[in-house]
This record gives sequence, structure tokens and C-alpha cells, in this order.
Amino acid sequence: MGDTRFCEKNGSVVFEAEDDFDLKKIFGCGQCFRWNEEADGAYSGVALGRAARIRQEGSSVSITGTAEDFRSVWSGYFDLGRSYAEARRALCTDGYLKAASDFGAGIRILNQDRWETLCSFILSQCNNIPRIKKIIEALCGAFGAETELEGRSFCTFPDAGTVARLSEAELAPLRAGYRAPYLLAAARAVDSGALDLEALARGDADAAKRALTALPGIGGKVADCVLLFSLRMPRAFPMDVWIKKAVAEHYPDGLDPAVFGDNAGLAQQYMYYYQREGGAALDTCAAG
DNA sequence: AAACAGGCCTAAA
DNA sequence: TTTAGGCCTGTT
Repeated sequence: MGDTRFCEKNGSVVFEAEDDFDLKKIFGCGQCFRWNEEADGAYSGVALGRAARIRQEGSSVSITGTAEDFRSVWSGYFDLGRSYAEARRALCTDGYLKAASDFGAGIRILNQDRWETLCSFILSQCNNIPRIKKIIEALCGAFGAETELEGRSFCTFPDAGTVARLSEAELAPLRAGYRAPYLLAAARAVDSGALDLEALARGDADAAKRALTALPGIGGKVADCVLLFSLRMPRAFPMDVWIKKAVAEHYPDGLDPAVFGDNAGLAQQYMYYYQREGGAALDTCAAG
């Protein structure tokens, strides 16, 4: 899908997804927090500074915005230049991974705003998804910029400079708990230039991970999420509790993500999604 | 009511 | 190098 063809009409861009593309899975596999499903099945949210509404019907996808928005923003955001179907085939290295990647077919790894991703995963630690989303929305609502789409109001994610100049007292209403000082420290590091996320994206993964974990409240898992979801480092393999569970169940002798090469991060997404959603689906089948 | 939630930090072996 | 306990807060 490197040169995805599309057409623009009525303020939206419509394209045919020839490669893996399933909005429900893309937004539901835990990599992002600001897209919400609406009553009609479309998703609305804010990413990379702009609000959008996205709808998928079969392989047809429409995104609000101009052709220029699509080319310069959404195409990269949805990683349309990479063939996920091909990556998925390469990941059929064992029965478990084949099942997980079949189940997760349609997932794509988003290329998200680096600063937003850093904040989001700082806030994610030892927390559940509804609450993570709530805190992020509160942060955006209080300190982001208001923007409008189809008559509705949305808020962008506040930039690092804005957050850097906040006090802990101003952050208190977010109820982020012990994560708040971590957020401030990250904001101040980015704002001062001590942490240059753009530069990290141009360097190697080990250096990026070292720089990130040097900050307070950022350990290996959060750093790997930043690498994978915003620095375009596809070999990053965030080890969270779900993945640890999956590894314990299916790889009793351990698992070295390096065997997956550039598909490691994607393998992690399939495993995560399968571990969280696959069991429930099977239970439902068994019960019904 | 007590435990737990997509970790991280510190102290102690 | 690995392990245990504490941490803000909200939910079950």
C-alpha cells in the first residue's frame, strides 16, 4: 500500500484497503487511547494535532480531511507503506503465533506523535485502560488546544512546553497519582531539549531506550512502547504482564523477540491482542 | 473489604 | 541479577 490510491470528496478521503486493515483492531489493540467508537460504528478522535472521523465498511475506509491531510498525515499514521499481510505470513513460525496473527489480522502499528506516546505510556503504568483514557482526556481538555470537526469540539494533546510549565497542583485534578511527577519530568526534559525525541528517532534503538529509561518513571516497558508506537522502531517488544503470561503459557523455555527480526513489535501486538481478546472469544464460543 | 490494574523505584539478598 | 513491597487512584 505504498502508493495507496484514494479519492477526495465532500471533505473526506476514501481509499480501498488492500492490505490488512481493521479499524476495530487497530484502535483496540492497546496502542492508542484517543479514538472512540461512536454509535454508528465510526471512530472519532484527535491525532497529530487534528481531529478526524474515520469509518470502515469492508475494505473501504473514509477519513475526514483533504487529500493533502491524507498524504502528509494519515498515510504515515496508519503505516500504509508496509505490507502487514506479508509480515503476518512471515510470523507463522509456530502454531501459537499463527493462531495469534490470524486472530489479530487487520492490526497495524500506528506511527503516533512521539511526545503524546511518551506521556500516554507513562500514565499507563499499573493502570487500566479506561482510567488511562480518562486521565489523558482530562489532560487534553484542560491544557490542549480546542479544535472543531463537524460542529463538535475536540482538544489536541498539549505540547511538552505547555506541560513543562505546569505545577503539580495544576496537574492534581487529573488524578494521575504518583505518575504526575513523572509526566512533569518528561515534559521538562523534552521542553529543555535534554530529551530530543526527533533525534532519538534518527538514532538506534538501544540509544533511544537508554535515553528514555534515564528519566524517572520510565522503565523498559514504557520505553519500548515509545520506540514501537512512535519512533518507528519495529523490533521493540514491550514486555507487559499480558505478554509475560503468553510467553509463560506458550514458550516455557523462553522467547527471544530477536528471532522475529523487524516483525518483533508486530508479533508482540498479535500476542497481546490474542492474550486479551482471544481467550474471551474462545470462552464465548465454548459457552454458546 | 481487599485485591487488582498494560510498571517503576528502592532496598536487600 | 533477581525479588519483595510500596506507590496514587478507581473499580470490583
